[in-house]
Amino acid sequence: MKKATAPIDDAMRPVQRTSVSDEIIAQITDLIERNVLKPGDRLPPERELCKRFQVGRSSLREALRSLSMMGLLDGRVGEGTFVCDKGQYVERALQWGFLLDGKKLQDLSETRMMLESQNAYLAAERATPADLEAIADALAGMAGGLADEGRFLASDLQFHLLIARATHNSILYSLLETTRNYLQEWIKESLAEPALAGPRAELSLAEHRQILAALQRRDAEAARQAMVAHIRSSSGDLQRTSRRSGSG
Amino acid sequence: MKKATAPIDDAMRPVQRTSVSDEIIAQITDLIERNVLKPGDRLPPERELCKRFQVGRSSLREALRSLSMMGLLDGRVGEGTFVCDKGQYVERALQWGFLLDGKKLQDLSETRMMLESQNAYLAAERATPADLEAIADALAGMAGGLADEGRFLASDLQFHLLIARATHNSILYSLLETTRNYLQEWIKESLAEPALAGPRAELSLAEHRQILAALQRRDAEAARQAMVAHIRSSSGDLQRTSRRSGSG
DNA sequence: GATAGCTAATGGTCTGACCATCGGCAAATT
DNA sequence: AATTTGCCGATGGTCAGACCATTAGCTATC
Repeated sequence: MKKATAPIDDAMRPVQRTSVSDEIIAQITDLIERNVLKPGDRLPPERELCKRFQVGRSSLREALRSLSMMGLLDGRVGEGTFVCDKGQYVERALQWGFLLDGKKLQDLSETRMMLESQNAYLAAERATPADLEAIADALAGMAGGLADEGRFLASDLQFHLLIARATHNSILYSLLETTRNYLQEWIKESLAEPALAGPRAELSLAEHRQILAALQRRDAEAARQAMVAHIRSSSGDLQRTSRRSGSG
Repeated sequence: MKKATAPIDDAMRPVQRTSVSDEIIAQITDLIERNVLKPGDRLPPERELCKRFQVGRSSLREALRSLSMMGLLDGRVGEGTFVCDKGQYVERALQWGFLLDGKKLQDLSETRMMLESQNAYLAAERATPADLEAIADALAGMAGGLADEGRFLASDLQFHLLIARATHNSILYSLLETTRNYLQEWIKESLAEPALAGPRAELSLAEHRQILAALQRRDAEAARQAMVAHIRSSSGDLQRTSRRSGSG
């Protein structure tokens, strides 16, 4: 048994140790959060920041480097260090996470299904007229791109992202955007089966029309189901092209 | 109009400029991905890494710092630099993302609702006997902690995380874990209303029992609905305590 | 008016040094 | 014999100064 040396039992907490770089990271992060530093702004030169923060250049640079790696800053030789455009934070961060998590396509696909269906549901309730108009435009883009695969897929992606945006929930939007980014290449390559391309596009178009119609009717449940049906339909094709060995 | 100086039109691409730190980051990341460096492993001392990579210590440290910031490495003075336990990648990354995205409690709450309900659905289909047993244990912990708020909340959180784990979808688990981490403090503080504490805990316990029962019956739809009901019930309390100004 | 060359500013890199902390070992203490 | 204390080397954290490569902007030249 351990001998209790003194009244240490719970009275003393570990001392807070914060490194210089972390402090700098926290300060700059805070400035960006409070919008004191706006996207596009240029930071003072490193050597001046050293004087202001009263730190050495190594520590300062380690902080700036970390912030760059997270997509917050962007250093350009001879020009300076700039605050990156906003909206990239979650994506950049997620990218690192997923990159290292092993590409579990199945898991990603499942996550996407959940996000898309729920987004459709929420969008039906919350989409503004402008949102609906933008979504309709994307649909028109798909129709106009039946002969141009690249344009078709771009409009397709746009359609889904606009629905996510119409939820007016920035987290849901970011999550879907990242998920799609990861799936997009796989989708594109799997969908390039020329035999399927024609009819598949037509079917896809019809499914998207149903989704839009449900949104316009403000029928949340119908929108969700239409989205589920659409993704099942298209991912069914995808799985058929990639799955070679039967399971169970 | 610009004069075309030579056949540059599209033939020459910008030269690839890769910084020393980025190269190191790529190499170490690759080693971890390929499991050459396993979680818990200790890296060679910085001064030796410098010799191996043939770089200065500044560049090396900028790389290591970035990797630490992303939750990949962990430097301990006097001991060395270690590879972090896996599974933290997504969380750490997400943390940064959310931190900077502005604390949209509403959005977070909504995201959590979606994740929890869908997780319950999937868990009902996929949970192994061991999963169910662990969830039951967490429930027992809640029951045993009715008088101990800290223990009660810890078991509560555990209950939800175990359900997420039972989906066997690492992305869904990570997303929920991060979301909960952000909501947890707010939940705890809002739930500290002494007047509500007693009955609230009893009700919560009953709701959790219903969820577990649905999981054990493998009734996915019931599990989802029980989860939705539970979160609505508890978040209703939360909103009541925090919302002071009427809307509309 | 366009081009070439110069200069200062700036991020990127390297080196060497010093400090604070940690682990382990040996001596001292009980 | 077990515990405590003190010391030492290893290691990450920090600093200061220097040099290099690139960039923008100015200036002189044609």
